[in-house]
Amino acid sequence: MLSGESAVTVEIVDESKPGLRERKKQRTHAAISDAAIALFLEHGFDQVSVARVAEAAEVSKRTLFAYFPTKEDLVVHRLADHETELARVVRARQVGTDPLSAVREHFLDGLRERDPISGLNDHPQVLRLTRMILDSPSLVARMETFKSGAERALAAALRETADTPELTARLAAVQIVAVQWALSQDNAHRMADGEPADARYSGAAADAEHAFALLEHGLGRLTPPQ
Amino acid sequence: MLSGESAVTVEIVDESKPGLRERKKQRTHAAISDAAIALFLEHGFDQVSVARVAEAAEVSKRTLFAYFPTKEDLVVHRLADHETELARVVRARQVGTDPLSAVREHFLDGLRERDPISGLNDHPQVLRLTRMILDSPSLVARMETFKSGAERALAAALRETADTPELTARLAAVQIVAVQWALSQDNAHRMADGEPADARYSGAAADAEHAFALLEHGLGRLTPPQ
DNA sequence: GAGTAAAAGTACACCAAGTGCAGAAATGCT
DNA sequence: AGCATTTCTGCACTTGGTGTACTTTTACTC
Repeated sequence: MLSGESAVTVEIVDESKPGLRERKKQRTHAAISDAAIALFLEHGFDQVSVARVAEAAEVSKRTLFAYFPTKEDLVVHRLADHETELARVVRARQVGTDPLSAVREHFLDGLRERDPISGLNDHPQVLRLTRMILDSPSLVARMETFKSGAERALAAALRETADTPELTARLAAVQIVAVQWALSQDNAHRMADGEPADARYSGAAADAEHAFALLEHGLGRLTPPQ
Repeated sequence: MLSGESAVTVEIVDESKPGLRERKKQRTHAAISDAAIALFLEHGFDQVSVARVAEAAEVSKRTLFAYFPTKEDLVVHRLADHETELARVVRARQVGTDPLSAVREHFLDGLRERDPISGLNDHPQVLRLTRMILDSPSLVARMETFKSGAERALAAALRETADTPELTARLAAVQIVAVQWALSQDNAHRMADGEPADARYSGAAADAEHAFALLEHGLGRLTPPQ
């Protein structure tokens, strides 16, 4: 209501500055997450208790759970953006481009850039993270749930931007997500087995082309009667 | 080595009779499972503790966990057969039949028979079970893990019976499982919304045909440039 | 049929993931 | 500086699940 003192308080009062409270929250969030990842990478997800993470982050267990709803979220929150990645790619595609091509090009871009999400990244950090996740059944299960979310988001994007019928959108979405996931997993598995990303690149790209061709043209003629 | 006394012991010694110990184990297994399902159906999976299940089954908590490794298994063990169902269908297909057709016919059979696994079953028991599972995040997550198992089994079957290359088998498997699952879920969802199975049947069959046609011929021409 | 080894079941103490709650501490606003 | 609100904490508690030592039951042998 009053604005007469704005000149005096201009340094302190600002509409878009985070504020101490907000900044502190972000720092705490990061501190907990970092401590968690470091400990999990070193000893394994299932070998480290949340109590130990809280201790390392110099925070009470109760506070930890105020920031992360479950232990798994300490890891998975870092991938949260990727849940809607495909949906965003489909929505942001150029006019005249069909959704499948947009997704294919995006994935091939990911391979080229060695995006960890494509599986084609052999940095020790990434490798260790992958192994850590794969070694923990509860984290693997959490990734599956993650996949479901990606399917739902992609289905919505297909429905809304390509006015695909409800069921068709869902069917296309689950197929696309499943295939992309399988490709990533295959790459990640090879990295874990010691194959260098650069050596694998051309094969990975060829496999991706093959997989997306399968999606586009169907399984029909690839499994003929014996 | 000796067979001279076989006539005397024929009533007692028999190679394929279960024996008291085995029968008792089976009864205990069933008692625990039945008590669990009954309680879960009545109060919800997350609202019933395993201690209460053990009590109802007149068994110690420790014994319960000797029979079922996790709480979720109390429910999911009943579906265990379905994990390898698609793989079995593919392996058992007639010569001259391609895997995709075999799976399609099998699913359509399931719809015709109102097999609960197809989602097209509106028996109150089935409906309540479905709702119970869908209401519990941990059970839903468990079902996803279940799906992964089905994918792996199907991929192996494709590799072995249609000598499909490793990657292609995996890609085909994840697509098939994903599509079938989506169809079942759609049906189950409609049943939960009160649609009668018989009224839904023709639509479900048409949707299934559509979905398998999509699998066979690809997503290519269904999402054309705008 | 008694004796005995193995299997199954139990009681109990324990650990880890979360949650509820009441109070202490930090923050923002005036 | 004073006060309301948010955040953090300690603590007790619930629940899923495990290790262990002990008792009971089953099966087998003499």
